[in-house]
Amino acid sequence: MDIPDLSGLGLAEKEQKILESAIHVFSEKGFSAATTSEIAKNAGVAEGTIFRYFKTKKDILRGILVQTINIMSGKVVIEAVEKILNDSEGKELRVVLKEFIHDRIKLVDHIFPMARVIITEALFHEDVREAIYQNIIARVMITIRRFHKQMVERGLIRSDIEPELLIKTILGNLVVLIAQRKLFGDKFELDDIDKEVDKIIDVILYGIAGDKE
Amino acid sequence: MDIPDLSGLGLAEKEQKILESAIHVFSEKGFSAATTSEIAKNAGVAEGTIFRYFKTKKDILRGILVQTINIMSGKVVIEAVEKILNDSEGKELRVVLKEFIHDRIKLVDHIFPMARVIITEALFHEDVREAIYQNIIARVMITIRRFHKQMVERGLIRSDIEPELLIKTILGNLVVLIAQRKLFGDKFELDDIDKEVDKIIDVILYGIAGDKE
DNA sequence: TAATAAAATGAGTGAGTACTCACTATCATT
DNA sequence: AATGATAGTGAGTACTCACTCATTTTATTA
Repeated sequence: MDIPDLSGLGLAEKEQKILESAIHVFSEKGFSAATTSEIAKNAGVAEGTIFRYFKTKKDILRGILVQTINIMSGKVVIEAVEKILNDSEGKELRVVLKEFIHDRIKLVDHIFPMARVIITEALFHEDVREAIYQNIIARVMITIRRFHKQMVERGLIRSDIEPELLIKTILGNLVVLIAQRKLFGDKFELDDIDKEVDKIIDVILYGIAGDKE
Repeated sequence: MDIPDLSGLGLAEKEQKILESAIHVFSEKGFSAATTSEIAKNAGVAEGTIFRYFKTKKDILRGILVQTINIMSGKVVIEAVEKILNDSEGKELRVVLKEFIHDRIKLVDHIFPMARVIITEALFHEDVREAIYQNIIARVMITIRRFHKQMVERGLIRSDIEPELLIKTILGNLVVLIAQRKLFGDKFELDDIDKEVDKIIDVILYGIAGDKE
């Protein structure tokens, strides 16, 4: 289980250790079933030290959320998306999508432990959803809209498709692909992730309809 | 919050009450945060009565999972899917998809409390994923394959798209639509669910590519 | 080096939990 | 009505967990 690198965020050494350990333990057992004593042991600190940095157990979760949101919205999501989309000037849509999807898969491989905890909490708590919306969705949408406009102008995307629909389509296909890999990876011998992505992009671009429809 | 009907399954009255209550409480708070005392209070029985029917708290969850997966796979998933897809003989693909998606949205509205618990458990426990795969995914795939063959023969679906890719595409779009409605329903004034579905079907059928791609 | 401050510790605490069990109420059978 | 069986109860028990705090360790400064 791969823990994201939290260094360089201006945290005290122990605080960082605690957060990393918490991600690990939360992601193994879920928030409620995780114990502060296990988090402490795993982090190599005394249990009391945890409460020097975090007022409550819930606060540790909040810390993780903030970290994740920072990483995802700041460094990873926005920058990566922008990088790929800004590089898209001359490229075919197919190529841009391919780079984008591969990059996202790699990201999820990296932050899956965190993501699993956050998804669980988001399913049950409105305030977590709100944080996700404000910090990730709303911000990414800005970039997507620029990309959408560019692509429509170049005639690479149908003009009657709105940015919201565009991102939902891509996201939907991405979610299923990742869920399959992460949750049912053993069930389908997805021969080759590369081929798989190519097929999905083909459907995103041209749809499933045959010549009689 | 709508609780599925567990009657007619040959359960003792109290047992049924306990399961219904457990679904309610688990689905509000998640498994670990739910307490047996609350489940008992909510079911209108003494706490001890719970442990007459279920050896442990975990056993209650297992009871729910079994019930849910049985209900979902038997009555709700397989039958509903078969009904719609078997009725597809003369119909346009667009119409079949529309019926299918609307039906699934209605289903999720109905079983969301349970689904949320199951998703959480599936994220953390391999055996739950296995049960889902064996009882739902593998069984639905059989029906989907028949549908796929029929549609390809009629020329309504591109012949180079495999059944797995077909279901993944439809499912992906469905997941995002439902997640948006259920989790971020307040954020987007999804003007009209009907229009929304039409747009999604359009993308599933014809893709997003413009005339220059 | 001594004095002071800050960081870290981990045994201890009390609230709360899953689960037990001695007992009671209900019901069927003779 | 008496007997036995079954279902239901809820106070009690053993235990776990988040959180505290008196004490010790480490870092800082004079």
